[in-house]
Amino acid sequence: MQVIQIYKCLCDEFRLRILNLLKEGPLCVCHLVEILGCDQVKMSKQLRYMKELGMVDGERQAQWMVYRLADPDHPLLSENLKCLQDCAGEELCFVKDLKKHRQIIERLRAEPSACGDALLSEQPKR
Amino acid sequence: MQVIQIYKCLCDEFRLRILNLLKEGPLCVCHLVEILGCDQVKMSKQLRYMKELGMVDGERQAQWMVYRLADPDHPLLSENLKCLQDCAGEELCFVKDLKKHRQIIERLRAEPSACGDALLSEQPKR
DNA sequence: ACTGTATATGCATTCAGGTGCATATACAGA
DNA sequence: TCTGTATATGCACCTGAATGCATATACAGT
Repeated sequence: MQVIQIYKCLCDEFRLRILNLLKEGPLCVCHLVEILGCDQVKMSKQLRYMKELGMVDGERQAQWMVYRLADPDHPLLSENLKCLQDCAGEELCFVKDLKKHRQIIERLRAEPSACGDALLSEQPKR
Repeated sequence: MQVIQIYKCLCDEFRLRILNLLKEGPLCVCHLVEILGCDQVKMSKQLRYMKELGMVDGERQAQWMVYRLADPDHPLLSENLKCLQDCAGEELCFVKDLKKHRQIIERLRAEPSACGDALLSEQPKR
């Protein structure tokens, strides 16, 4: 993962929102779509682009594709994602996204589903 | 200066090299051209783009245009430029550029010129 | 085998950005 | 006012990336 590729991924709000969510843990496409409120095709294409940049990895789990940060501990990436939280006051959508994300995780804990099982096992304990 | 604009500026190696140099202090176009070894038109256009992004400011001093970081203390920007030095082991050109930059500053100190005068007054003391 | 859900791909279109060449503008000095 | 140097702009072209629509693929359940 090269410096330029990282910035290419960061330089678009849509991708930045995805990274902001994936830093919380792996997510499947359907939940990303739900949180960002976009159509599935757009999400799928952006994820492919991010994968080509080496920023995320996708793994099939039954009918779902679970995406995660390819290298969540990369100093440059994690530093910038951390910074995003601090700047989040200005950029409201990042906070809202995280809120929706937490609601989804809660919902999955309450009403288990196949898709949720795959994710919950990798969610950070709270 | 918004987060996305910053990343748009950072996501190209050429612009990254310019920022890496400008963080050392203001520079005129001719020296940027000399260090990066590119043609003047390319440099001028990239500087314009960077100005539109709100990343640099240009000020005319006689026949020269002196460019500087618009907000050198912006936390997100300075953090990333600092990080660049650490990653510089991999990306050799950034180190080489700084070396050339130092040589030019030395040369200007030794053989004063109108262009140099404008710059030297703003160089950090060493 | 059939159906529904989840996800990816193909194609056409559009737009932003990069590049090269020619040329315009700004200023200094004679 | 002429000339040289420094810098910017205009235009044509090309590439990368975003978007929308249609469609293909993968898997689960019946």
